[in-house]
Amino acid sequence: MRFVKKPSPANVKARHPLPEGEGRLLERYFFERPVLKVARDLLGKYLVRRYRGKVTAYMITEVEAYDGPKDKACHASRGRTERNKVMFGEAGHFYVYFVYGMHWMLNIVTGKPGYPAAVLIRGVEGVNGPARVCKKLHINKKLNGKLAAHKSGLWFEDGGIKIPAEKIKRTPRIGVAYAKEWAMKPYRFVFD
DNA sequence: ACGATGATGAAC
DNA sequence: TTCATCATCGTA
Repeated sequence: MRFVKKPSPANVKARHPLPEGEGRLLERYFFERPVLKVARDLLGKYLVRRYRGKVTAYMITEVEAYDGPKDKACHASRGRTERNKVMFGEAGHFYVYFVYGMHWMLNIVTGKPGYPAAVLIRGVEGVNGPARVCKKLHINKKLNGKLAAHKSGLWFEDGGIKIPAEKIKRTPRIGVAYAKEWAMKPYRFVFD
């Protein structure tokens, strides 16, 4: 956790477009790129939550890329459905869904509109596991389809930290063994 | 190693 | 309407 503070409305307005945290808001164009690049670049960035008036930022430490209709581990590989439709829309929007009868998963949509891809946020500083991230940040269905921006109460910031390539490990994704040859692709990104 | 726990999507 | 599945986690 980088900081915890109460934003005063005056302060937020005065500092726009660098409100809330001290980092720079990641705008939509950051996410309008190939999902593997976005995934890699999200490491070291901050996921920032405003909840009940308090703002907290967490450095992102672990992500996974889900890459379009041909990726058998990606929900979009079974076509567009009510659940996954957000992935087919504009980059920079959250795709949040419920699994195993008890856990929420947070994804951010990437790439060009119409191409269904997203990055799963698997871990942040001090919080390992995608379900724990959502529990800690109070993330649920209400954020599904929302733009990652201040008004949503959940967004990303660049805190000026660049994780060097040699610190980043790529591994197969977790929990997608059913995806056959796609299960072994090194689409998970982590750093120490 | 396994059970919890319920929404989702596809089959029937 | 029923049923298998599921991008997980806590307990053992």
